[in-house]
Amino acid sequence: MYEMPKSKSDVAGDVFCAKCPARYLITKLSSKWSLLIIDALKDGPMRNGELMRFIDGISQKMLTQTIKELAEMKLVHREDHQTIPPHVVYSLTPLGEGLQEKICSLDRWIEENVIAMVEDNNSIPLKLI
Amino acid sequence: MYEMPKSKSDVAGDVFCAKCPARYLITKLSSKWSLLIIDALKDGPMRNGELMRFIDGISQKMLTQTIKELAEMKLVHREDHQTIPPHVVYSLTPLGEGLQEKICSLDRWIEENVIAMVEDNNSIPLKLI
DNA sequence: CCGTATCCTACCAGATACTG
DNA sequence: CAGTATCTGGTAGGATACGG
Repeated sequence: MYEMPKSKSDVAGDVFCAKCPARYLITKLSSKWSLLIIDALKDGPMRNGELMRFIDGISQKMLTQTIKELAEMKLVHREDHQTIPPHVVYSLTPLGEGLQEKICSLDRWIEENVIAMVEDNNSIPLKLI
Repeated sequence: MYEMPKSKSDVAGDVFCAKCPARYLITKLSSKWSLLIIDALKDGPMRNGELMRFIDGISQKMLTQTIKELAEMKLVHREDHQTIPPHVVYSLTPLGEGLQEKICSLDRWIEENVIAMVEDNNSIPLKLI
């Protein structure tokens, strides 16, 4: 799937090059849960339970796993207050804020153009009741 | 995974709602191949072979499959000249052009911020040679 | 409250071979 | 050239139960 870069030029950002880290990152980020979590954090820090309720359909497992990946990419900051019961807060890093603008722009566009994309399309399960 | 919308309000665009078609669309679009194909078509129509060469690492299977999905969403137009040998050209629809702007913006941001996201990170296979 | 661990399944997606 | 068809392993991701 992802291959180790073999020369210095592979380190430059080019999503079209299979060996570039940029391809690795776009692979990681191109999941619905990554996009939705970053979008959800746009208005400020949120806790685990808040995210679970806000992002309808996400499981605890996928939330934890995806947030961990986003933290490794330095897009999300995890703040553990070390209390009992636990109090953990997630927020976007400055880097994450930059990405958030792009992702929110994408998400809002999708929401605004849903009808155009699904109309007259039998393979998309849209049902106006 | 995706559930049929059960009331009219579910048809409005809200990616955070599991039953909204917008969620279905973001699920479909959040794949590396969808993002890369739409990005690749930004400078004009391309043929099957051109896309194969331009998008390093994509297989014929995934290209065909993903482009079919994008065509169903009315984002990509497939033009078959009905000749032998075959001559098929893919291009963005007007709707696809709108999405392309958002996706390219996202891709360029990723490329520009690769270094910041991967530095000091052992779990991301970056190797400066 | 915020996780982890385990099991289990469906589908993603690469490899390969074949077609008009 | 631009596909289709089939096989297969790998992994995403849900369900469930447990833990600090």
